[in-house]
Amino acid sequence: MTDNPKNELPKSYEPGAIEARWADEWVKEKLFSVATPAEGDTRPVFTLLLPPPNVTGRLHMGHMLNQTQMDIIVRWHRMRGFVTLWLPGTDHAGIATQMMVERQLASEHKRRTDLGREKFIERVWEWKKLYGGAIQDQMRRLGASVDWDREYFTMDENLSRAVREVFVRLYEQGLIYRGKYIVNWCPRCATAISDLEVKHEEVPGKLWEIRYPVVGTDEFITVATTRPETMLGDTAIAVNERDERYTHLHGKKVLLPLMNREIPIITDELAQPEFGTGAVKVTPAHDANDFVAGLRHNLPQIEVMDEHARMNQNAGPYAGLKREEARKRILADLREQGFLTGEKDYTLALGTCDRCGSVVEPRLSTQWFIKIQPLAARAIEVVEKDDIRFTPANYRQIYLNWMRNIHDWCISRQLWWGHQIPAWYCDCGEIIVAREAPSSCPKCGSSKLKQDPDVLDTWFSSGLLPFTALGWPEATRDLEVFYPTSLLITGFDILFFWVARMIMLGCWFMAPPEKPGLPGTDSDGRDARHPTSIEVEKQEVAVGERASRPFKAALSDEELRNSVPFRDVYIHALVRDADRQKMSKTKGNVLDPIQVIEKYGTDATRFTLAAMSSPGTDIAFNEKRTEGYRAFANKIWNAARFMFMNIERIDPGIRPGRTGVDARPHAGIAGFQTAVLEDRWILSRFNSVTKNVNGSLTAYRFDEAANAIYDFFWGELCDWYLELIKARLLPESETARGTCANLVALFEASLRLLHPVMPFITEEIWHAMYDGKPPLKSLALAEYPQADEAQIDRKAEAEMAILQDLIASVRNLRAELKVETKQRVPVEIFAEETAVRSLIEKNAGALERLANVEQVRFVTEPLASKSGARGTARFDLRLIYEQTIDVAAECVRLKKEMEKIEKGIAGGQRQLGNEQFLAKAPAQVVENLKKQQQELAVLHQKTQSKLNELGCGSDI
RNA sequence: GGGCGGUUAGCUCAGUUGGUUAGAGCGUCUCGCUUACACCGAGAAGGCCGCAGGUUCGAGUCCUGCACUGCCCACCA
Repeated sequence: MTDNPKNELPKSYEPGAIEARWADEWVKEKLFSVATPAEGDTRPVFTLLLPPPNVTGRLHMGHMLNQTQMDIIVRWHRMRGFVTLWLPGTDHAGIATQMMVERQLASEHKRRTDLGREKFIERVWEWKKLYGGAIQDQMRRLGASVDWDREYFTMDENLSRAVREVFVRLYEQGLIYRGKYIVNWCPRCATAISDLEVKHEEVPGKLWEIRYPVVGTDEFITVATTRPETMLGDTAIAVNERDERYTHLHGKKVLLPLMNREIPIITDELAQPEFGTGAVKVTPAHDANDFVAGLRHNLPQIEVMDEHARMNQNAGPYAGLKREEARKRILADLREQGFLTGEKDYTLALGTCDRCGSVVEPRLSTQWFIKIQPLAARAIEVVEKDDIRFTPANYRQIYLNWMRNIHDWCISRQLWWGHQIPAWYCDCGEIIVAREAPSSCPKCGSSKLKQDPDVLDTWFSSGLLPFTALGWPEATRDLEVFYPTSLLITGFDILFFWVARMIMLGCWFMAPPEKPGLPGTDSDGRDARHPTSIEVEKQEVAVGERASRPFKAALSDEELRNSVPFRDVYIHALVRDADRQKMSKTKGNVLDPIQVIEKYGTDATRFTLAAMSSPGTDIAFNEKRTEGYRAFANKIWNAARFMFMNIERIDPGIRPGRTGVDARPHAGIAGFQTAVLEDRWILSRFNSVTKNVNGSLTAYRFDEAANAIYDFFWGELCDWYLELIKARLLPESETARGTCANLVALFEASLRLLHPVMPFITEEIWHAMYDGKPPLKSLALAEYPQADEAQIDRKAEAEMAILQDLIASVRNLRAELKVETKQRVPVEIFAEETAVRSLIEKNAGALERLANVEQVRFVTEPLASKSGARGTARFDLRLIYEQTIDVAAECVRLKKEMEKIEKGIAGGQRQLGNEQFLAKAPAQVVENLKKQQQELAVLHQKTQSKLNELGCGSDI
């Protein structure tokens, strides 16, 4: 399995081939496929649904961040013994996919209508077959440990059946209705889109004032508008009833300029006296507010544009013009005829299509809607009751605010790619909503039925995934075991699109089944913009037939808690480029994760994303960081090489599991020998770090976890521990054997600790440690380290700190005195405390080796500064070396130090002299301060005597 | 119009429930190929923690205001 026997590891780590090999191996071995636990299986379960990428999509940095975080959490759970299911899949992505195929057709100078619906859909399936696998291949390279055996596609037959089931049930519950309303319409895509798919953009525009002649008088009434072209469809002028300027005109009519149509002046709250002239034109067919006002006053709805936003035959002389052109011409004509009386600059929030960027047109059309209030009520309740928790917590409020102001959801799309709406129309006017195609009309018996040509919003089907991907509507064992899922990790950009919908639909369909006889929905769930107008309903759908399936209105706490689609939601940040710019194709600053991976390796890229995942801010992806983490991988690699070299040299028989050290994956580092200070210390550190890493992962603090491991491995294990034990490894002896065994045990445990973040390099080294005959198929199946409090040794850590301090002091002094690197220098040490002295004595070898000194001698008196000595509160030291003391420079240094010390003392004095502080501060804080003050006092005295000794004046 | 976040070393960012001397990586400077690693080692320089008030024995951390910046939401013509 390992290409490189451990004694031939190359000098630097080359991730490419190694990562590719393991990525394949994991998939081939079906390492992450999970069997559904049987009844009676008591293991804890962890379930995570992959936010399904678009089937034709390619991996971007956002995906990689998302998947890295998920994989870390998933591997961590798996290693802790959870039955862990990470469920992958892809989304058919209605508009997005259809657009791509249309673009391809366009290059052949064809349109989808040239092919016809059936051929076009065939074409999309072909496209899917051709390009649909890209993202899965890319995911494998990331090492995403998903269960590929359970992969789904949102248009799979079973998922499509579930979609129809949901639609029919909602319809039967009276929660889906069809009607003619104003919707957001994209003239390029020629389809309705939901509120969420409209992006508002502030752009400079104009506010025009147009005067309409009042019939039978010589008066005019002036209105303000940002969209003069819609005036062709005006069916009224509204003024506010309490606006006295217009009282005398109530009930009169105006003549619509250009069209010469008489329209009434009505009074309505739509007109606000404070704004503009206080009079407003009413165009029910082209504005959402006007639409509602129109219903109130029974106004005609005159559409003047077609589905592509061209003026239609109702637009008289302007018919056939594009809306922009029509606006120009209308303004010109109005001006010429004296109706245009004003033009002001005005900033407007222009709605544009999320997909294609076209300016969205409010358009009157017949669509299907979900009456959302009853679902939203439940979705609010579960979050209020903390049955679903958000991380970071501030998303809870954002979610609730949105959910409390939610509008009915327009779910029909005038597209071909997607789940076709399961409604059939009969010539007799009957509408049949059914799970499968009906053969004849139940009312008139006709067999000439036509299915609704529209498809459902993509988010309708993806909103169901937490339960449909587990087999719903069948009562599967999977549903029983894996639902509710444990966690959802996703970006805030789809918080409303997807997360909110999953919560609504999950809580609706996974709650206990509806019971007959409970109240229906007719009294609640009204939407201001889509009023349940009786007139509209009568013409489209008969009320009585719909509410045949009442739902259970009130749920118990437990029923509610068990209905949620997931328990936790972790919202991650957006990945930006190194200059904090949003990555976009048009800006050309999109970083392709695969390219980054090829450059630095998957592990390094994953580590970068994890280390930068701190909550609250976006991630400015900086390749410099990745470069650094590639170096980290290389460091690990070389530490492993060091270990293997010693194993070979000392005892080729030493392997985990065969060493006397029990380093088998499930044994932890129980056999670790702790006779020597650095062993106790590193063991203590390992346990502290393990504790921190587990804690950080529990809180989804990927950055903390990654940094903790990094600092430990590099800063402590490599920089100190490995250096300290080198001396012990030198002679071939029992000591050397034991030391090597310790190293092996520690290394193995550290690999397990790091594995969720850097799965590839850890897997590679781990297998090499077992000579390709590991006790488990993969490190991914080994046990995750857990901290043992008993092994956290504060005394060892304190002693080690002194030793590190001492070594650093010598190094510092050497650098300052410019002692030749190779030259070993005798050193004199004064340590007042016997404990410190004996600690140094015991570790004199370490000092000599790491600081490159010799002949460590102890003296009984504090060392003179003139001799070039340095000191801390615990020790003085001096290098015996031909040295010229630059008295002036030393004085400057000492004075600077003195300043710091005095500042510290002054601050401490102030505090300790403050009775309030003594009374109110915790005892521990006071105690620490006192201790610190004692040390400062010692330092102060020492430094003062040095200053005196050198005769440093006060004026340096 | 409403809401949310950011502002800490040249750059990118950490900084736990307030605890006295604010950290890391990269970059910079000085040494060094010491038999794991130059993707390395050792050392150093570098911060009025956006501004102004307030609470507190004590504020980078809590409160208020302001400035700059980014984002989300919104049917006022």
